[in-house]
Amino acid sequence: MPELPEVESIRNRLRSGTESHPSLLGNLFLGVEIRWLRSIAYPTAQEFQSQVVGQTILELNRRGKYLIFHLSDSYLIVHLRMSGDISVISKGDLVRQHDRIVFHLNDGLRLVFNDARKFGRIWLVHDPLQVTGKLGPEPFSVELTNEVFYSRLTAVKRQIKPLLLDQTFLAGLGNIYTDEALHLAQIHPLCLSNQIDSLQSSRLLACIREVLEEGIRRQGASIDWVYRGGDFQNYFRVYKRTGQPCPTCGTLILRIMVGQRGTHYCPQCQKL
DNA sequence: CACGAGACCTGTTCGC
DNA sequence: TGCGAACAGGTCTCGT
Repeated sequence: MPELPEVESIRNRLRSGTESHPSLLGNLFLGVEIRWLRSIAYPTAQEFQSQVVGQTILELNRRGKYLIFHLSDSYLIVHLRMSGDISVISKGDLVRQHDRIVFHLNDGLRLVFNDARKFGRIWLVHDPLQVTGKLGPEPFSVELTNEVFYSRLTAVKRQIKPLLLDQTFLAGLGNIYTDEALHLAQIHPLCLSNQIDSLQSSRLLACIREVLEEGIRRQGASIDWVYRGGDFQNYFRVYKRTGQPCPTCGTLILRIMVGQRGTHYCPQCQKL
């Protein structure tokens, strides 16, 4: 499910609180129910359970698509993969079918990791780099200048779409925002990275930032039964719009497979 | 090195 | 209506 904007929206919600629950900052873990063993990536379920209990949530951060809970003695790191979601429920609420991990907090609150497809993973580590160490730059990092981005693009010879999906190249883009950014930048998804000139490269970086910002502003995209809350799905230019007119030129949007991912683009605006 | 296929999983939608 | 195939926001590993 979630790409950078959805994870950022979840982080903001948990950190600031909503009308139905307070901020999680300062809250304490009283217990953990592990309903699906493999959701815990590290350490063992037993160690995870005993180590997390008694710790306080000091801060909530995001790195790429990872949600990072800074606890009093370690870091709880969550990756939602395809169908994961994490939310707070209160006393009367029942545990649902796909709730995999249930954290019991103060005041009868529970923090629930729900994941229909069971791809999501949770780590408890002392050094977050153990999990996020191989990630590429954050898209909004000031260190990521046009020059740096261009040199990273041209350092390899890869199809641009799979390259943008590669989290060691750039952290946070997924299938939706990649298709949207390439359309905005007018670059064909199969274009080779070393054939992009420095002008196109700068435009691409600006477009990536623009679609991510719009996604965050709209609190992410809600599709199917998975993530809820955002409305960016109503503003897609190409994603899941096969056969519908391109918002720029009216040409019908095509769908092809690129690196085994459904890929949507405008054959008029995005020429190879 | 770059790419494709398969695995990990369950649920929904599509096509006949 | 029914049923199997295709497809889904992600990432890892293996073979070529």
